[in-house]
Amino acid sequence: MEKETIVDNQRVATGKKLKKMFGHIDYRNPPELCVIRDVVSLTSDKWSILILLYLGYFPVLRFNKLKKYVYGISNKVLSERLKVLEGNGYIKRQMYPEVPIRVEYSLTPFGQKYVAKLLELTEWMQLNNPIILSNKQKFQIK
Amino acid sequence: MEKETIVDNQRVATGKKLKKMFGHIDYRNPPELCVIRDVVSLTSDKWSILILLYLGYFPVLRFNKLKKYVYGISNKVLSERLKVLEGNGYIKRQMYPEVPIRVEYSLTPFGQKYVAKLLELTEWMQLNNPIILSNKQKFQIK
DNA sequence: CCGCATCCTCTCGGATACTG
DNA sequence: CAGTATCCGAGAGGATGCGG
Repeated sequence: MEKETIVDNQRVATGKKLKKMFGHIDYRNPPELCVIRDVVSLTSDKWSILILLYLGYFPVLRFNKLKKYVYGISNKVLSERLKVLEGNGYIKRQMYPEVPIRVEYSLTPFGQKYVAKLLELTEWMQLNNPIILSNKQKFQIK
Repeated sequence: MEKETIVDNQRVATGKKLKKMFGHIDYRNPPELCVIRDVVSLTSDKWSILILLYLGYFPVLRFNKLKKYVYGISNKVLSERLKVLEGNGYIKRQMYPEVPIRVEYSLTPFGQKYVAKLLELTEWMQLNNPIILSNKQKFQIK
């Protein structure tokens, strides 16, 4: 019962927060009112979040190093995502015209803040790992 | 060997948090060590997050109501995503065998906690909306 | 070393029609 | 009402080769 009450309170708080942002998830609104779908779509692909997380840990990474860490990503996709992330101000691309060429990627200050926020979510996932796994087992009986 | 240059305090804290969870984003690890990719892949599609957010605001929603709110989603995709979300313990499906049939969807307690966490991120996005938009303008000059 | 150019595959998701 | 059954197209993403 006590626990239910807590959940209910949480629900109320959540509801209030949500109410204020419904405009931000409605496609029918213009882009400047529809942030969430926009940002979500930016990093809701298979790799972007991982790229950001690794750049959050290693302050500076070169292309091939990044490719090594983000295990499984292809040349094409990595360079694509890097361009998008750069084009939205999450990461910085520093090119040194040496021979052979050297390119260093790093988070912008804005990107760092985003990663910090992202971490709060991923930490929660980590913490709830057992629950997540047991949920899978419990519900996916078919 | 990666030389880690510490930029600022925030970066340090972020780095420490990240270090502890690298196992969780590495595909080469078994699933029970690789939560983040798993959870990310679960909700990194076009619609799941929106479904969860609406269910976070309206405690109970029926199929067609949900379809109305999550504007633009098709029958097929909605029922698909609902099944996956249910199969992973995020939402509950309550069926009443009346005529016509009635089905109510709601968040599980676990799903509620997840939405609460999600909200912290989306609120940040909302708060930083102006920065995000100006970043787009500043960097995407083409 | 960085990453573009191709080509190719395959999944996601949209549209429509139909059923218990 | 709450989905299922098909069909279809677009585009994300993988593999490989090349070029500055």
